[in-house]
Amino acid sequence: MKAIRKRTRGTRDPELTRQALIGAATVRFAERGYDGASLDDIARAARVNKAMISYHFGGKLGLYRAILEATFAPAAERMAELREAPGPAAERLRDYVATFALLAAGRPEFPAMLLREVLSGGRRLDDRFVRHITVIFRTVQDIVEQGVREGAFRRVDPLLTHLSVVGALCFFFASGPMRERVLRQARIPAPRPDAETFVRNLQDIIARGLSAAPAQGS
Amino acid sequence: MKAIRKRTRGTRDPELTRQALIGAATVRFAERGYDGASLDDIARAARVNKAMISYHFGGKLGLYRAILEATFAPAAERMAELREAPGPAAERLRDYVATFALLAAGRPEFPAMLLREVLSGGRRLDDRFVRHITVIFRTVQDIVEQGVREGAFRRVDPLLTHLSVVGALCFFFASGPMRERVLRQARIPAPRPDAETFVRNLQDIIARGLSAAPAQGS
DNA sequence: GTCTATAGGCTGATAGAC
DNA sequence: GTCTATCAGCCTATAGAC
Repeated sequence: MKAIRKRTRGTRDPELTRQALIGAATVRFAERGYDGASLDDIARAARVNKAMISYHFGGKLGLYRAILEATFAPAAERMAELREAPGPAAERLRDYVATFALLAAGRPEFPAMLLREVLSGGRRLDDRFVRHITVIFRTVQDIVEQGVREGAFRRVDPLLTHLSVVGALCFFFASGPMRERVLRQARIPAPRPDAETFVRNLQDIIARGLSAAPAQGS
Repeated sequence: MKAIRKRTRGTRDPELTRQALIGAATVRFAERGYDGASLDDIARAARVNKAMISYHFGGKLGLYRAILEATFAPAAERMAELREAPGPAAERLRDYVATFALLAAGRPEFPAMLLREVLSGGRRLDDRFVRHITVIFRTVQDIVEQGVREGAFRRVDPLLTHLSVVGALCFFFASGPMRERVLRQARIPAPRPDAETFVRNLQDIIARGLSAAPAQGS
């Protein structure tokens, strides 16, 4: 609980300024990338003076790191809960996919920023960021290892499996605008896929793809 | 066959200049993105005068489009061949994954540029580029449709399946440096995954994930 | 904490000599 | 075709008034 006191001269709650900047910056960085986003633009969108960026975040890189933190910390936290969850591996994996999708649907910047960081090779990497990524990495790994251990899954490599799952999810959730454009320009009248259908599709493929039960005949 | 004639004053084969620029630009654009790559830097790396970019490509955007073309045209061509190939759907799908991986291994810029374009929402899209993408899209779609039609696959959505496959492939091939960094920084002593193992893993997951043969018991 | 004004660097583009 | 020289514009950062 923060005390509310009267603010008089050129002063308002600095937390609002920070939040406005984080919000505007998240959208711009996710859409345009680190180099493509300009501080002028971000400040204008946040309706905040440009100089506030240096004051509150110490510069562009500081702002960028702050939005990485704001984007990945909650996601990692959610994933960590999933890591503790009980249940058979197959079901936990379905939950993982659904949770990732839920996070991505609520925050389109999450998969976009993840892909951007991957592409940049982690050039702007931060210790905290690596920890968050590690948590996400580890969650799938844990679940897959459990499945293998209990005999429900084939003896697949957890890391490789993880990469496929996360790659598929990021790609889907980051490619909305591009899909729309390509489908329209190529005059493909396919129905636009929605997130829930995609999730179910991926869950099914992964569940069957990992299942230890051998396929029958044919 | 081009005639070789003597070149005298400030003149060498302009095709060499173009190629040097394309080569250097491909690497920079893939690594840093459109905004992150600078023409100064590209010209220096290509050992070519900066003004040559405007002369040969009409500016930064022209150069970018040229490298998109140089990157995606050969890939699309290779995929188109795959589309004509005979054989059972399951095998053709394995071939598709293997071919994509081969292209990506030979040209790391291919998956990177694909992801970058996806992230940019196709803002710099070009008619030719859309055609190439469409070919890649359609190839998986065709194969999956064949499998469904012949009863070898479950009734999965070809587009959604395609997105998962390509997403997984791009993510793996673009994330090498990031993986190395994260694994090292997090002190995870996991063996570094190699492309062939990943491909086999993905092929198996997809094959079983799409198979119409129901899993037994358990 | 906020804002204005400005510095200084780098970017992409091009005119014009060779 | 190539190169040098130069441009205007935008970028990030900051000093200093309030």
